[in-house]
Amino acid sequence: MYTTAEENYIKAVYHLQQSGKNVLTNDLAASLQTKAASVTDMLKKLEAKGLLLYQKYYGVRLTPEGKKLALSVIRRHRLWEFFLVEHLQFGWDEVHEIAEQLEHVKSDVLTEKLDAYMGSPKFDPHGDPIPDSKGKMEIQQQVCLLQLKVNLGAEICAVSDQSNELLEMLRLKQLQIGTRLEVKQHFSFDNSLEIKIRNQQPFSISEQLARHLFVKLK
Amino acid sequence: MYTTAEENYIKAVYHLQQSGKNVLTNDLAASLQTKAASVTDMLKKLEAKGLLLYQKYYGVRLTPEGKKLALSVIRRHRLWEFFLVEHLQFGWDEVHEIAEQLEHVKSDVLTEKLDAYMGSPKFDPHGDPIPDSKGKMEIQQQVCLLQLKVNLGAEICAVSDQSNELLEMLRLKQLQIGTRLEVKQHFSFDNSLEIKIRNQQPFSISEQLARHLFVKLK
DNA sequence: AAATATTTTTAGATTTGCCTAAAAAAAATA
DNA sequence: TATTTTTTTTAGGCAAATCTAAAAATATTT
Repeated sequence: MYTTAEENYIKAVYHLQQSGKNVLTNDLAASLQTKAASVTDMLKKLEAKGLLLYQKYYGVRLTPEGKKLALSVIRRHRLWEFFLVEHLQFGWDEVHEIAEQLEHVKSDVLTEKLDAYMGSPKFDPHGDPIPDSKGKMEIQQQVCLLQLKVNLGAEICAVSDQSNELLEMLRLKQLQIGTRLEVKQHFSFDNSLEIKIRNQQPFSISEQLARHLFVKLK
Repeated sequence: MYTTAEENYIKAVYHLQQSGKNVLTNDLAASLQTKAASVTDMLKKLEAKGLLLYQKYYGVRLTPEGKKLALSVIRRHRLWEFFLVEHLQFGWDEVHEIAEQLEHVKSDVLTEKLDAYMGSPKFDPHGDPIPDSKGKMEIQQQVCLLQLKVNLGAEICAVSDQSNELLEMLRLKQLQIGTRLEVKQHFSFDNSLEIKIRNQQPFSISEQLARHLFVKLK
């Protein structure tokens, strides 16, 4: 059985190693809001437990066992997020911290019963895929808003950044998961977009914002 | 905010002080499966935090603030037990450990949304009352099976001991929460009872067993 | 290639919650 | 009441997970 701290480290490594490169001490420290020295300590422990491979000064990669653990933590996290939003009526932007706690409750039976109760959802409320009990997940056929072709109907299905700054902006512009929109124009000068939602006047959003919005075609 | 360990100590003190007497170090150690020395350490810390009054060698009592905390932990525990049994289809005898973990998830909003989702249940699957958000709970008009009058229809609504030994015995005798029964005879020699369930032949149960079974009249 | 800057690791503390063993206090017994 | 037993506390330590400050390794600049 793994501690909460260990699970959090493994999850962070998993997310950071998606880039393909080795995961570095400082990146983990930033991601876990802790100090590099603490990270070094923990990495040694996790290597000893066989969850990752650690090369001094050159970062870490998960072993198959580490990847399995990461996916099971992510599964629990996303199942709980689904529960909180779809059953308890939380907003999709309020559930992260609570799911961070719930994901560490240890009981495989619980995870599987919760999954069955909700009908084995494949995507969480942020549009991220939920791994199944073997770690497999469906690939979302979603497109970054920047890539969306002009005049094609689509719906926001994921937001790849949960910072308060971004969330506030989305609230103001009335953009949320599920909002239908189409791109009316694409300015190649600054990569900004003119988009139209509902019956409103088209308005402009920056490349930086569009980069974090993902849509699925309708 | 309180740690999991602190919450567990306060909960244990709450349960043990129902007897009316001061709660002693050794009783807490037994209840929390730890050593007396550890208990003494923690009691000092909890006294410093204003959750209980500690008299060296003479045990502790909760302050109003401690009682409030205890009731909120108990509320969370029993709400989750209700959820696990009524929604996730767990058996009422399988949920204790999982609820022990879930009760420490910190979010008042979560507790209240969960409560609302389930229709604000007043009793958990073991028949124990669920405190409301202010700590008030309904008194169950339940009677210990030992007190139940002969030939009166009743239904098991609570079991005051969750030891494996007792649970196994209940399984074998097909007694569970919700089982309807009546007492056919009461032997004052050893306080054993003849009881009848469904269409079966009446059978005998010991005083020790009956002491832990509570019924409500039908 | 040498000097400088950055990143990472080591060394040594700290906090929380627990432990054992010994000392002290209280309770029970003779 | 004196002695023995039980309970509780103190003292000193340990493991997990964190920290700061200093040292070592790597990367970047000149």
